[in-house]
Amino acid sequence: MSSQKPSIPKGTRDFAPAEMVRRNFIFDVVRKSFQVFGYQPIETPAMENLSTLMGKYGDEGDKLLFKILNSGNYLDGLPDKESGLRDADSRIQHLTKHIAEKGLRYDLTVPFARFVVQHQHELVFPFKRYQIQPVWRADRPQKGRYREFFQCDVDVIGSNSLLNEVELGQIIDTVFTGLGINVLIRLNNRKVLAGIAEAIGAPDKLTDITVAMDKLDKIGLDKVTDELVERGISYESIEKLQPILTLEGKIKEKFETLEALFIHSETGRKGLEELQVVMRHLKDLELRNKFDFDLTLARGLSYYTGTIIEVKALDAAMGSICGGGRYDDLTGIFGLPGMSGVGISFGADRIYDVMNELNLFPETLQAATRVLIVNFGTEEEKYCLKLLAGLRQAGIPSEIYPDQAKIKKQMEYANRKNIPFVILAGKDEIERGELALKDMRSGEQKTCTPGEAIKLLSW
RNA sequence: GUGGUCGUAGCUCAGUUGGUUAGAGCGAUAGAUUGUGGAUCUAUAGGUCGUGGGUUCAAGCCCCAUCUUCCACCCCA
Repeated sequence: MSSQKPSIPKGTRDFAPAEMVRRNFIFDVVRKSFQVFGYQPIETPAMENLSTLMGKYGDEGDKLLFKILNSGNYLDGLPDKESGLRDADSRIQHLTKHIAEKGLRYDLTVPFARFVVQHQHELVFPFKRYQIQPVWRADRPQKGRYREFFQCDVDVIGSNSLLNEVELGQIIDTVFTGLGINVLIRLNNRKVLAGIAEAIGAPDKLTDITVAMDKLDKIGLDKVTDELVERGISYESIEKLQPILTLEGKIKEKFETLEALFIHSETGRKGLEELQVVMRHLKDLELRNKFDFDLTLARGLSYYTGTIIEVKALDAAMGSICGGGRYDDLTGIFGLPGMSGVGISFGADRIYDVMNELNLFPETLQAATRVLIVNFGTEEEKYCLKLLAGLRQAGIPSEIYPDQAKIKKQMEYANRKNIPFVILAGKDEIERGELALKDMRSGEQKTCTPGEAIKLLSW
């Protein structure tokens, strides 16, 4: 029989037990933080109707969607005219909607918007939800970038209050403090960016300007200028933009400069005011992590309209590990206008990579089983199974070696699984109603009763 | 989607200008030790050299394609 070489799709990964323990540590910290701030869990399907996803993430996003081929004979439904074009590359896009009607979710925000609209009559607003699930993107994998990865989203929808933004800042601080990662929380506001575009006389070029500005710390002022030219921004506008890009100094000074710039931009002033409110509160709350106003922070997703947030680890070279913002009308496209929301997403896989690199996982995460009962044979089984049941009832993670293997082999098993204790109950011990409890770290062994063993093994 | 890069035993890696039967360490298995793991010693097993073509008397090594890994761009968690 010929066997095939096992493999998994590009950009996906298996998680071994040692990794899962660590991943679960992250999810636990995140989940507990979300819950303590009063958010409720939801889940949505891995796949959505393609019509729900298409057009929500820009042209780039559409390309990165994983599409699911219709089941059955998916070529059946094709209009006659097109049936001859099955292989024609130029028509693939056109064909797609006939042969694929579903796609894997690209993020958790758009499915959430769909969820809110669909369940609007059952929900209590403002609705605070969290959602921890995988998402898929047909991107080229590289460092910190996978085709399947987990996002941990918290959003509150149906409230305009800036207190929600403040709360998200607190959640970020709580989560990363809990994980032991030092981070910088960067804040900006889309209205400020719109104000800048207005003030330099290029209000219609907002997206182009923000995409270019976003790269400032990465490629430098000169190349950003080049890119602005390429994107069709006039020299006059670029000249006006230069001093804003290089704006440094204290937050207060940045605000003052921008205020002056925004004399004729109501949008810009509104954005500044929002930022100010949020930042003042965050300052008063004395977070453990630093936050800063960064007007080069743009973020690609087109649906943001107010506050934008991005979090980076301070001690590791990794893209953003958390990001989000406010979107005034995400549900409008699904038929529920005027519903403002704000939310953030933690990238669990990147957080894992950062914590791994910085050795931030607690040592104590490893051992799962606390005690192994050695299997001596059929005669001892009855006694051992009862013993095992007793241990488990007392909440002590325990197992019996299932096969009647050599003691040496069973001890090795315990050793390799990092099980700290082993119980040996052979003929002699059973006769006396006792057992031998061995500490695998020190090598010490003592004889005691089952009751005593449970006491010793309890934390 | 564009450009580059990596792939040899379970793992980490050697492998000369193309030249006999592809090696090491670790790990695995068995034994030294029939109720005791980690240390030591001995022995054993384990390879379509990512895959498919091509060049050559001869390919792990050269060429082409493809898959995968990692990296940069685009974009992003």
